[in-house]
Amino acid sequence: MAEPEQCAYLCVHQGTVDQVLEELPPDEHLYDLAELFKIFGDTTRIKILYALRENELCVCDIAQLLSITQTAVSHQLRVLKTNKLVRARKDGKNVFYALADDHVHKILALGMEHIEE
Amino acid sequence: MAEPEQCAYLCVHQGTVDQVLEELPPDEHLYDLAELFKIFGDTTRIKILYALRENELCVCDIAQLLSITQTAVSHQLRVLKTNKLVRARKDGKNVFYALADDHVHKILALGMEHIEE
DNA sequence: CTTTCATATGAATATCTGTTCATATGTTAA
DNA sequence: TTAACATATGAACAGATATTCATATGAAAG
Repeated sequence: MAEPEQCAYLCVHQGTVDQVLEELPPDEHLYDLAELFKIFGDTTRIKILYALRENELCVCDIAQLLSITQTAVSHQLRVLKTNKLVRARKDGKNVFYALADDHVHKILALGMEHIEE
Repeated sequence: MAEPEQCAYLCVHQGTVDQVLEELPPDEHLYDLAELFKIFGDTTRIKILYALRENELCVCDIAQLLSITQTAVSHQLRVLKTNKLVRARKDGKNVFYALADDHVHKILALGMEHIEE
C-alpha cells in the first residue's frame, strides 16, 4: 500500500506533515510506550502500585488491603512483573512484591499531579 | 460487605497493611489516575499525541501522517479532548488540534525514558 | 508423608474498547 | 442554493482484557 487513500484529502499541510514525520519516533517505540501506559491504565493495577509505593507487601496483604480476590491480585501481579514494574522476593510461603524502580514512582507522581490540577 | 472474606488469609501483616491503608489516596483519585493512563495506553492515541508534540495539526494531516482513517482519528481526538489532553482551534473548514498543556509533554517524555532504559 | 496455607495458573465468561461503515453537520466557493 | 470538502457522530462488529472458578504448585509444620 504505497499510496494510502488519505490522498483523497486535499487539505493536508504537506510541509508540516513531512516535518512531523521526520521527528516521529519509530512505530515500535510508540507501540511500546502505549503498552507501558496500558499497564498503568487499570484501577486494580494502579491500586496495587500505589500500595507498594513505600512498603513491600505479600499477595494476601494486597488482597485484604484492596478487598479483592487473591486470584485477581495474583493475575495482575504477573502482568506487573512481566512488564518490569514490580519485582518479587520469595520468603518461605510468602512472596513479597515491591515497585521495580524509581521510574514507576515518578510516573505515578506525575500522573497524580495532572489529576489534581 | 463489612467483612470481606479475605480474612480467611492468616498471613496478613496487619501492621503494614493498616499503615498503607492510611496513606492510600481515596479510591476516586486512584480511579481517575487509571483513567488518565488508559488514555495514553493506546497506540493510535499515543501516535496522535506524539505527532502534536511540536506542531498543531488538522484532522486530515494526522490521518495522512499516520495512515489511518479520518473517522478513527476523529473518534480518538474526541477521547483526547474530552480528557483534556488536547485542545481544538477551529479555522474555517479545518480544526487544528494541539497538546493541552505541559503535563502531557512531561508524561510522554517520562514514559519514553522508561522505555529506552 | 500428610495436612495446611500461600501463591500461581488455565479456561471460561462478561465487559470494555477501537475500528469501520454510513451518514450527519458545518463551512466555503461557485 | 448547490456542490465540494472537512470534520463529527452513531450503531455494529471484532478483538482485547479483567475477573471468576477450579485446580495446581510449592513450602512449612505436625
